[in-house]
Amino acid sequence: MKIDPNSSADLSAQIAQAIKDAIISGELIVDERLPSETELSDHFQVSRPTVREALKRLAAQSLIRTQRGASGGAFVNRLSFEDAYAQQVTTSTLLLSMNEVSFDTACEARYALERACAPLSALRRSPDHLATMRAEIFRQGQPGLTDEAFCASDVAFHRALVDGAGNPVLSYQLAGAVEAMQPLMNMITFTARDRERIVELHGQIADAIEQRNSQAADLALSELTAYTLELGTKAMAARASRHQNRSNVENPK
Amino acid sequence: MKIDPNSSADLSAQIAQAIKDAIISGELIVDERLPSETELSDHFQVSRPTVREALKRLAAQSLIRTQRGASGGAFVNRLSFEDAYAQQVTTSTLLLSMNEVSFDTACEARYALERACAPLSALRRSPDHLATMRAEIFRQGQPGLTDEAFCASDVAFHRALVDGAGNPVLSYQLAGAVEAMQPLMNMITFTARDRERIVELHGQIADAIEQRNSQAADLALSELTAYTLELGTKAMAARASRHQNRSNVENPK
DNA sequence: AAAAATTCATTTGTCTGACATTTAAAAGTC
DNA sequence: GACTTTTAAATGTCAGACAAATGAATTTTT
Repeated sequence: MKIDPNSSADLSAQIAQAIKDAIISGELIVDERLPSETELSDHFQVSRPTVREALKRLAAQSLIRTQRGASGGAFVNRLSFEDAYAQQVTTSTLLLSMNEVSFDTACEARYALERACAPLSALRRSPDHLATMRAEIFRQGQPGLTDEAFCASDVAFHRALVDGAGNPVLSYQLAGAVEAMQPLMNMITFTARDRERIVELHGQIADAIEQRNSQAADLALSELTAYTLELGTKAMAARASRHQNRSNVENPK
Repeated sequence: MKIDPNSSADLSAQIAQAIKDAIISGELIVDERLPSETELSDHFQVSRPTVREALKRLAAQSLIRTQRGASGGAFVNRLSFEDAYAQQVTTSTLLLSMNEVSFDTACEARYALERACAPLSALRRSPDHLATMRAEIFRQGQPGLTDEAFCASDVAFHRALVDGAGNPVLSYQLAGAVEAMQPLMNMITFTARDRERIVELHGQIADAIEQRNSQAADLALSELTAYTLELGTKAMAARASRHQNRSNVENPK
């Protein structure tokens, strides 16, 4: 583990990178204890605060965890699916919100990926997954549900569908795509008829998954894609015209 | 932006979370300058090193960037697709390497996602994407190519396929799945016949994409999936028996 | 007056040294 | 032997200082 004394980058960034490289290369293995902060500052010839900044960078990425007290220190963290999942959701959400990704683009990506899971889910779903899907469909049909709650249930339904594929890597990859869509979906106001149609399609998907009929699942998902796209387009248009009106009121000609 | 004085968590973690929340909620917008470190330490009633540790955590996630000098400071960063892409690859790679994800699982996830892109790519690919694919296929056919170089070219080929869908969100999501597989793929030793078969299938994919024939593309991809899976299984088995032999030598009975 | 050089204030980057807090192990006590 | 106390090691936090970079204001030069 060495740093380049001629680099212009921050020392803490260099040190963080050096340790990160050591972890990726396998030089440091899971649960191994890093040298203490004092030892690291000796090794890299920097002060302890600088080492600490480097360690905080790694902690922010869940690459290490720290423990106080005797026999404490920084330990290489096993990146769990949960941690990776959380990071993936945060990154995707920010990416979508900061880059003015269109509803269409995000929606297309989400459903394309989801349709990739459907055949596997039809093959391997457990009764548990099916039960979750049915429960969420039931919830979505309840009157008096807020739009936020409806969207949350929608996410839960689709998570169950994805998890049904029984592939944790796939579930993790999809987490970002599905959850990051939620803020965009929350912009939509669902009418009773919209919800009815969505619940109907969800029902078709659940039926298809239950019968292990991947073709039917794909068909229903493709209809759901089209319908969601339609709703989104309408919502975005309404939103745009509202903004238009407001700025007209603010700046009357 | 407030922190809970009764929380047991590190102050720097709390402060980082508070600022992160402010960014996600839109309270702090892109390119906005955060208060200076001194102002933040006044605001949160902590010392400057603590604030700095918090800022480094955010910098590690590309949420902020810092600039020295007068009119410098920490600025909310627009999370670019490149940044998100890089994070995604790192996370996926570590996840796969640290969690003993089986070759099968990773492979299945990767190809499932990739097949989701193929129809869109067939629809929208530009001549550029096609040219890249052809170029990589040509490279893969060259004799004397190392296994690493072959894998790298394989990744480049598949990236072109994915990018052909013209959906940046999809490209970003797939980046992790495809690139994180590379270390696993590098464990495989490709025979000349293996390569020949892969190049042939790549050719079929490129042909299908060129002719905007999504069905043919899907077929070729599904064959490639099966073939890769077969190679992987063989490689893993060989690896396991090597390990077996080695431990027998080390611990003869 | 315009351009170049200089100064200056501000901000992040880094260092030194210290103290607080937590924690597990060692030492002591019954 | 079981329990309590002490101790040492490690991270968490703080205060104050200086270095380095940088943009803006100021001065000097042309």
